[in-house]
This record gives sequence, structure tokens and C-alpha cells, in this order.
Amino acid sequence: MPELPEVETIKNDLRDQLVGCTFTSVWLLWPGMVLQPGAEELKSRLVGQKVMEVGRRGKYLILHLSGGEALVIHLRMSGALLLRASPTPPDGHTRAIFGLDNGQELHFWDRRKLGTMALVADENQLTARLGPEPLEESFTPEVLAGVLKRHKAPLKVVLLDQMAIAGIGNMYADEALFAARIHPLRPANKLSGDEMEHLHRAIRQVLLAGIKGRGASVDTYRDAAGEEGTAHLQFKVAHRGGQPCPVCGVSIQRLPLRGRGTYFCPRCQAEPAEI
DNA sequence: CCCGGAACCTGAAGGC
DNA sequence: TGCCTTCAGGTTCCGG
Repeated sequence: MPELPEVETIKNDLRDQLVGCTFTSVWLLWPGMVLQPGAEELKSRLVGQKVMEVGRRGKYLILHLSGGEALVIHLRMSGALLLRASPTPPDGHTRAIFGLDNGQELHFWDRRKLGTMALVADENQLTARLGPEPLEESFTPEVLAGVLKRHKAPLKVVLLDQMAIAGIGNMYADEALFAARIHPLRPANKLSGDEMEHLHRAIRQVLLAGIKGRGASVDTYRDAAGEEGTAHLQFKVAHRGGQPCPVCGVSIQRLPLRGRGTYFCPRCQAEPAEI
């Protein structure tokens, strides 16, 4: 699933290969993915525009265009952006193909059709409500403490809240809580100062490791060249229910929380009595 | 306002 | 073999 490290990897790949290219055609095989404007209007407005820069905010990819607009893409659960030689035919999961003036095509591939894109004058329209970027210098332990103090929900729920902190998803939330040795059900506003410092370090460490591994291919994730990442090979608890904890050997548990699987070590992340 | 669940989607995997 | 249920989970929407 594309989370911050996966989207960051794709962003870096696309920045290298897409900046300076002009869109020559747009083929929408699944028009339902276009949030705004309409599918036909997106086509006509996109063709002829050049990609000036590629950015990321949370899990959103942002293509800044020569006309001043931005193409904002969200891959959700199963989306991928693949650079292919032109022409490459679509397969059953290809949702859009963008022709480029350098002999390549950009394919939006999405098995579950949950991904979206929008052509907007100002990307803030979609990203304004997002919380702080956890890898920026400005994301200090004090900033994290301020976020956690505002929420009494379980920590795992707050880490997944994009308006609290941007970019963390299910896998890296579990990994960060394990790295900090904190139970996922602990109320966010009840952490000690030490625990908040540990969690701050853990969040940055697992996200940076994810980027270094070029993302985690636990499901359909691929980079822009279609290659798998290796970050999931370093995972300690995420998607490892029933396997032994790499630190203490106790069986990793799976806890259903808000409809999501939460993986943790019941010994290393012990639940305090007062919870 | 807060919280939890459903809906959006498809495919893999497991039970019977 | 085949049908049914569950799991996978990012985001938005809706009801209590």
C-alpha cells in the first residue's frame, strides 16, 4: 500500500523522468477516477501542458504544470504510476494512459479503482487540512507532543489520522509503535515525555528506512519502473501475525481496530494496567 | 462535536 | 469443484 515512503519513491522517480515532458494525449479507461474537473475537460486542459516539477504532500503526488495548474494524484490502496515505452497496451487494471513527448507513456494502474486524480488551480484545495510532514525539520518532538495532546483516541488511530500527521499508513504506524515499544491502544494524550520522544524518533526512523528500501511491496506496490521495493523485508511486526517477535520471540498478535489489522508484540509493547 | 461503521473497489485465501 | 466469508486499508460520508 502506498504510504509516505512509497509515494516519496515514486515522486523521486517521476521527478527524474517527467520534468520537462509535455503531455501529448490522455486516455481514460476508468473515468470514475477523475475527481475534478470532468473527464473530458481534464483531457483537453492537460494536453499541451509541460511538467515543471513533481512534489509530494502526505500521500498525495503533485505534478506542477506549465499552465499554473497542478495534477494531484492519490494512489489509495492499490494504485501505481508506471513509466512505459510508447506504445504499451493497457492490461485489465490500467485506468489511464498519458502520452508524453519523449516517447514514453505514464500508466495509472490500479487494481481496486480507489485511486483518484484532480486537475486544480491550487493543490492546497486538497492538501490544506493535512497535518505536519513528519520528515521535515520543523516536525520536532514538541510538535508531536502538541498533536498527541489534542487526541484521546488510541495512538494507532491518531497516527493514521492524516489531519494529525500526514503520510503515515497502516504498515508504518505499526512499525513505529513497535520501534517505540508502545502499545497501539494507549490513549494518545497519556504518553510520558520519554515515550513521546521515543515515538518521534521511531516515526522518522521507520519512514526513512522505508524510503531507503524504495518502499514496501506487501501487496501491489511498484515504483515507476515497475520494480518492487525491499522495505517490507525489514518489517518487524506489520503483516506478520502469528510469527515470532524478532526481539523476544513471542507470537505477534493481530488486533482489529476501526476495521484495520493492527499488528504488535504483546510482550515488547505491553499494555499498561491503567489503560 | 465525537465516534464508529459503511461505502468505495477487486482479488486472494480459507472454510465448508 | 464451487460458493461464501474474511481480509487487505486510504479516505470520505453518514448516523447515533
